[in-house]
Amino acid sequence: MIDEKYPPGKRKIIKALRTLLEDREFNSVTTSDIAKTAGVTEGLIYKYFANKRDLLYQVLKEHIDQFLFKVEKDLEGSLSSLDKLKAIVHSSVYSYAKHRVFAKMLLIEVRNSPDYFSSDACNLIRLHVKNILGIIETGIKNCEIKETLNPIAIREVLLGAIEQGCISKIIFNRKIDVDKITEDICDIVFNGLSQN
Amino acid sequence: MIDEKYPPGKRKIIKALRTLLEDREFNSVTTSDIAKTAGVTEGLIYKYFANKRDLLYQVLKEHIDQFLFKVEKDLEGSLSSLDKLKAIVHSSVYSYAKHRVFAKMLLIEVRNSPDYFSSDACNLIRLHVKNILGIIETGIKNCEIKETLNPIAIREVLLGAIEQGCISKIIFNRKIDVDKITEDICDIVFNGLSQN
DNA sequence: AAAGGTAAGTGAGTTTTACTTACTAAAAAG
DNA sequence: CTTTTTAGTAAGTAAAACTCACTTACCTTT
Repeated sequence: MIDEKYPPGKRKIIKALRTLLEDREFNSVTTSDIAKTAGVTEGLIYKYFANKRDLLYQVLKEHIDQFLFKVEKDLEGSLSSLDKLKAIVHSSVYSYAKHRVFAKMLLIEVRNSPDYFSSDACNLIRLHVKNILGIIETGIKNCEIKETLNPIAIREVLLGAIEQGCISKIIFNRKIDVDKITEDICDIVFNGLSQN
Repeated sequence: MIDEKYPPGKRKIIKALRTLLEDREFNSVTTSDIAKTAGVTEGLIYKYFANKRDLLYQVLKEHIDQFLFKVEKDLEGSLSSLDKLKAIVHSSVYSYAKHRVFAKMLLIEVRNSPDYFSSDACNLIRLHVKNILGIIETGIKNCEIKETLNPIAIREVLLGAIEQGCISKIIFNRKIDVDKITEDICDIVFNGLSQN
């Protein structure tokens, strides 16, 4: 998955950025910081990456690769579509909780640059998101999910809930209770909040 | 609301940024661009604003002021808590649809700078969000909303759904069907997606 | 083993951009 | 009429992203 055939300098640069992002936000990390941390010169960064953001996206892509691999595994046991959706919610929240750097990148840093949306990282996410839509559509065919609902809207509610449930904890470095957030989201979205 | 007693230079600067953000993202707008568009010198920006982001937050604050004023009005007719929540969803989506610059700032630009969270703009949002929680809690007391659910989680699902429902349309400049998105979100979140 | 080619890496620039500061002109205040 | 405050300018600085001409080292082929 992670291409170990990268030259050592390139590996060092990727690792350096990942390390730096652990306690600092992307915009405050300078190329000079990255080079120093990696033990290479600034020029080398531009040998391997088109620019600073391109480097970010490649770091992100590696994480997403691993994330999607794990999601796939987590889905194996699930039979019903609702179980699958719940497993995705759990995996996502878990991943945000465990890999805060990855979470910050995906939920915060990435959006405000149009070129993200043509990056490999974004294309991987698109695949994942298409997959979720497939599960929802299967759920509708199975009569697990109301056929009156718009599948895309369902997906957006779920993904939005996951993001919103994690983002403030990510930003303010607070604990994320994965199981509780998962239960809360699924309780609400699966059964609704209305009493009657 | 908008303090017309601002000196003309300051007004011009605020207006210039708002104009520039209509087709460009904040990070790609330079202080030199802002100054040129406003017809003042760069130095003047720093007379009135601590830095470039501070300017952004003040522009944002003006929009939020107006937004919250409108939300308040939209809530007047609603009797039940669920109606109120639906009105908030509608107002929010409407506002994102109509004021795309505001939407971009709030959904995209703002997060990735820690100092936003101590800005006036953010404090206004906090008030609004606290208000939503109040409505949910009233709904639980009224037995409109299930008392087994976590009110904060409900709010997060709703807000997340709104964001997610709008953000891709904002980014890719696609049409936002306010009524449809509102219906979709409320259908799902109020009654759940599960068939049984 | 010598030559040539290529990949990895360097380091000294350049340019751009956010921000500073010392100044001026004019209006308000005393 | 003088002083002070306010609105605004112009030139400059520092830091950051990015460039480019160059070196070193290794691999391949004759």
